[in-house]
Order: sequence, then C-alpha cells, then structure tokens
Amino acid sequence: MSRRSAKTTSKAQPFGVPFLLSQVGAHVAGCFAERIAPLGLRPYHAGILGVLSHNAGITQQALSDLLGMFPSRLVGLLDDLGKANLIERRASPSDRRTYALHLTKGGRDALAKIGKLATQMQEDICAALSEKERAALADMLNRIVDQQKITPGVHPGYRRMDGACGEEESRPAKR
Amino acid sequence: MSRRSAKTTSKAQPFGVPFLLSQVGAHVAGCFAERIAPLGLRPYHAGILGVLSHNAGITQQALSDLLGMFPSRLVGLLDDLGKANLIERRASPSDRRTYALHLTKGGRDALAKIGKLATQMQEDICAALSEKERAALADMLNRIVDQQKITPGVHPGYRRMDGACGEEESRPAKR
DNA sequence: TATTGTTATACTCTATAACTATA
DNA sequence: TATAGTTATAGAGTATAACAATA
Repeated sequence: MSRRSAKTTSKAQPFGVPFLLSQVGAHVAGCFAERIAPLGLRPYHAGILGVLSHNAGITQQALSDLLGMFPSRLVGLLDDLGKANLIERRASPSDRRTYALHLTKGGRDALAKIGKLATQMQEDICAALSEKERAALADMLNRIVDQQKITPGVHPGYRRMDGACGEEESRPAKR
Repeated sequence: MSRRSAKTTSKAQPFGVPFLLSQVGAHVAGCFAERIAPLGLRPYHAGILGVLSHNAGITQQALSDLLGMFPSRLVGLLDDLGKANLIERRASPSDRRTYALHLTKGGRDALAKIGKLATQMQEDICAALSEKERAALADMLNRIVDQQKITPGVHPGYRRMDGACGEEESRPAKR
C-alpha cells in the first residue's frame, strides 16, 4: 500500500493476529476509559454495572469469583459505586453476613449512558469497516471468546494473572 | 458450594465490537505475558526488542517518544534488557550525551524465540477460525490500526493516557 | 540555556493478611 | 470451625521532579 514518511516507524511488517488483537484491544480500552471519565467512572466501574445488570442480587463473594478478583479489591470499587448512588447493598434476610448487590435507578441510567457511548465508539472504531465486515468481526471475536473459554461479558482485566490462559483443559475451580 | 452451582454467568447478550476487542485483546495480552515469563521477560521488554529490531541505533529519547512513555520509565526496562545482555547502549561519537541502542546477538535470539512463541499463540487463539478468516481478521485489524492512527508495531500499553484517542485530528507532536 | 539520560520521590494500585460479625 | 465482608499493611508500578553531564 502507501508507504509512510520516513519517521522512526518501521516499514510494513507482518504483525501477527495476537499482536494486532492486543494492540487494538488496548487502544479501544484506552478510548473507552477516556470517554467514561466525564461520568466519574473508570472501566472497572462500568464493567461491574454491566455484570450487575445481568446478575441482580449477586453477593460480593460470588461477584469477586465471577470477575476473578480479590474480594478486598472489589470493596473499594463497590464503595465508589455506592457513594455515587449507582448500586445498593441490600441486607440479606437469610444470611446476615452477605449483601445482595443491586443497581439503583441511577445505576441503570448510567449504564444506559455507557451503552450509547459504546455505540458511538463502535461507529468510530469500525469506521474503516463495512457493515458486513463489522458483523463478521463480531462473529469471529465471539467465536474466539467461546473457544478460549473466556466468560462472555466479563473483561479479563479484573483477573489476577495466575493461570488464566489456555494450555490445558483443567479448570480446577480455583479455591 | 451452593452458590457456585448456579453458574452466575449471563445469557447470550449482544456485546459490541469495542467490548469484544478489548476483552479478547486483554486475554491475548495475558496469555502472551504468561508465555514469555519463562524467558525472564515481560511484554514491555518484548515490545522494545521488536521496536529496536526495526530501529537500530535509536536514542532513548527518540524511543521514549516513539513509545509515548516517560524517559525515566524507559531506563529501568533498558537496564533489565542490558543486564540480560539482550541490548547494548553504544556511546555516540558525535554527541556524548546520547546512547545508540542496539540488539545484541542474544537479543536477536530472544526475539526469534518470541516470534515462534507468537506463531504458536496465533494457532491457539485462532483455533476457531479458518485460514481464510484469520487473514480477513488480520486485514480488518490492520485497517483499524491505520484508520485509528495507531503506530504500527507499537503497543499502546506503553502510552501514558493523556489524549491518545481519536476525537480530533490534531496530533501536536507532543514534546 | 537547553537537552540526554539518570536518580529520587511521591502517589496509585493491587495482593496479602488480619480482623469482625455472623453462621 | 468456617465464611462474608471489611480494614490494614506492604509491595509493585508509574508519574513527576530534581539532578549531572554535555551540548
């Protein structure tokens, strides 16, 4: 194609799919972080709101399990969301040690805003692709998610990097 | 273990391309980190080796510019690579303040190992895709890289998050 | 005076451990 | 005794500032 001006950049190199995925993924994540910053939120917060919308009433323990993060790390994030009145910790009648996590009205509103923002981002990020290609890209990525046994809708960024990668089939419930 | 049985994951949801890209990208990055760990390297190190292979003799200042990171942050990474005898800082005859960065034989060997490892990873990550699809995916990602003005071969992970995202056309050379 | 590379410092983030209150 | 949630502590990682040598 068109060669770029001299600059320090390298010439057209055959970068592999893994590098491209990681590169574009990091770029997208950075863009997303920038765009939700005005809402007073960080990507971690947004991800939790999303998970809560599909898992109403989940406990903190179960949520930290699902996200693959330490419970102690979750506390601060939930505190943030609580202070912003986006979630509430409802006391559980059966077991008074646990809280049931729920989105508030404000939380659902925030999530809707994030959704619009994500739609806009898709438009920007995929500007170089046709409608058909975007669908094909989404389909391929979904199949990778499935084949790699990534939990749908859960971002690996929460995960503590122990043994999250492929290699073996064993997934010994991590305890 | 009553709570783990319910499989708290959400049902099939329409996750957008940006989320999928970020999700898969983070997964791939984690896998890559795991796989190069036995070489005593982290992704940052590998990325620098790759950049140096196409920019032999670059100065630290120019490299930190290219990567978008603070020079002081670069020092430690180059120290690591130097201690492992993968790069060398050659004294510059014209300007004795600067060093010219070069890969050593060991550095080129390490880079070759990383390349094989990346090829293997591509096989694993793309297991769900046909050859044709892999090519289509790479092509689409390359076009996104181009359209989003991401520097080819440079991972955004180095970048300090100031204003790296799209929005405007202005790119005021960031001094 | 400005610039390159380096060191020093402060701040953020996260993992681990200790604690409480329930069970 | 074990578990849910929290708090405390410590370690890693990074941004900023200050510095010495050279231009």
